Amino acid sequence: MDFDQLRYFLQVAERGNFTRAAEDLRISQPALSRSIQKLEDELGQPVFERRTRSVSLTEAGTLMQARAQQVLAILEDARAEITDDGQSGRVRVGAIPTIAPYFLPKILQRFSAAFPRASLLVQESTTDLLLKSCTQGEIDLAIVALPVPAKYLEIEPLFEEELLLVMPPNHPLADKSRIRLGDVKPFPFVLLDEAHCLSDNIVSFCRQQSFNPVAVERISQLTMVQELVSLSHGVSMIPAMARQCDESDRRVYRSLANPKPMRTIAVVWNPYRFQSRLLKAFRAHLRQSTCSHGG
Amino acid sequence: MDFDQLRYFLQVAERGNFTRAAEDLRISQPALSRSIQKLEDELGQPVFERRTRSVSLTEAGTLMQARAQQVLAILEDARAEITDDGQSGRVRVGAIPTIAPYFLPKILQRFSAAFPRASLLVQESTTDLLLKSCTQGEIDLAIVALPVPAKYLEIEPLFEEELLLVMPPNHPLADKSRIRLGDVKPFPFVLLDEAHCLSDNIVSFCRQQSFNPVAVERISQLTMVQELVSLSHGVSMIPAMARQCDESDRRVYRSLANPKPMRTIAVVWNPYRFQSRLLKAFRAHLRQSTCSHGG
DNA sequence: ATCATTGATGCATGGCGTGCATAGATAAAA
DNA sequence: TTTTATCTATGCACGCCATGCATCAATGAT
Repeated sequence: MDFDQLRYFLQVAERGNFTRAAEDLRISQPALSRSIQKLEDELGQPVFERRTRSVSLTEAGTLMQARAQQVLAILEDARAEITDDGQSGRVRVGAIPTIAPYFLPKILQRFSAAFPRASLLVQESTTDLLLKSCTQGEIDLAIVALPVPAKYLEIEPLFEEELLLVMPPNHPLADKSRIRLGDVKPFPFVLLDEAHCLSDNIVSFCRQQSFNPVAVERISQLTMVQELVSLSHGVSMIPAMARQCDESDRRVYRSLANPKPMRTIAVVWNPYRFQSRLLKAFRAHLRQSTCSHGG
Repeated sequence: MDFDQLRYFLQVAERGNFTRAAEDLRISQPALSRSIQKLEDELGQPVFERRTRSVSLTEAGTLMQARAQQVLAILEDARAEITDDGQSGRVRVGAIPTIAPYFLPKILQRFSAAFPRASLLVQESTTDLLLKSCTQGEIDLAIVALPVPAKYLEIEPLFEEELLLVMPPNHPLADKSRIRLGDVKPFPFVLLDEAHCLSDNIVSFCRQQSFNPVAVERISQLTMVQELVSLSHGVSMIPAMARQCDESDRRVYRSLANPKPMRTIAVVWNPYRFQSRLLKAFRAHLRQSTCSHGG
């Protein structure tokens, strides 16, 4: 039996489709079919039920899937552990879109300077997909905002960050010295997609104050939210790190008081996977680089 | 990477010698050399230190050894679990020489009748080697006499068995109605090798009675001990199960009293390995078949 | 009824694992 | 020191088999 067979098998299992899986694996579909056939020969029974439009795992296949994942994880960890010199290696970082562009660049640059032989890979995605990637060992750690439903994952909070009210400069609230959430009630909100956890943070904060924000628009990028605010489509709440990167004078930021809306940034990783020295160094770097944010 | 590579690697690691390992694996030595080379290429560093007369694991090799064992165990278990139908399959039984010929035949025959599609494999060896085989997954269970130093192994006592004093028919003690250990003191002992745990059982029993048996001869087979006793080389202690198989009139068996020497037969297995339904059935069969011995 | 999708199969090919013979290196023996 | 023995590595040839291409068969969608 070959490890490629197991990789192939897992890909088909995940995709439920030979053709797509073959594309992912960059082999031809016939090659994949034959590889699975051979696996099934060796196991003495089929691992897939071939339906006309898709394939699904048989009972044996389900069993095999779990084992194959274990096996490949062990082997990948073994490779990593053997080649672990504390300097070179790969760190695959995941981050959500409302953190990545504002927080990661400086971190990556400084880490890269400290560990020039390390290769850094970044994946930007939503929290749920990042957690899945982390669980499956496709990334080494993820930087997300709490709370996260992270079963079997290790979570370490990094710092707390304020969410600032953003509005056009001519907005009625812009000149108010002390704004409370109640003051915002009359104004419509521009919010991110439901896919973004920042929306959840904002909405759940408002709900705690018995206030249901009226979202007039749902956008997929934070920069676009900022632009729409400038165009007076509504107000919004923006993480402090995003404000620091905003050099426009077409919008103004104000703190809310009593209570301040906050979000907690945390790093998440899979403790069942081997943690290379480089990886630990990266986490240490994260802690060190973020203590300045206070938290 | 191929699973054969891992198997090859483990064999070389265990043997410390390419040539011998190749013989064990039934491939040529050059093929083995090349397979290991390829593994080392894939890992980016050597797994063996080639010394002139033998090879030993490098640090990376030691790491890899543990992982390879895990991987192969998982895969073997997966195969077993997938093909586990409760009727067919393989049961590899180990037993020590002072148990195997007297106890196993009936067990095997009855189990084989109840599970005709099962294949039974027997390995007769000393306790320490059986435990090692059990740990390494080379056998599924072992039948031994307590006590056993069985770290990470499950132990289930089956029954207790008396050790009987055996002597020639014309021996002075043969006519004594009630023999105590002190009465045996003047007579020399015929004992098994140190390798056999039965010797340990006997010696430790005697020591508890502050009696050091004088072993005039150390033999490797229980039948030979019986024969030498017949030839008046000395007396000995023989498990009850061996007495039942002894149809000769050239020796007589007597119980010792206060206390009776006993040994406890137990079955040992590796709980970290997959326990097929057939395997569980075999253990149940063992329990059921031995409750008659009283225990 | 026609077209699209999907997995399986015939065929040719290239890579690679294997065995044989042997070299190279080193330790043991003479 | 020379000879012999032991052990791993390498050159070479062979054959298996995994792969890709073209295509088929089956089935669902339009």
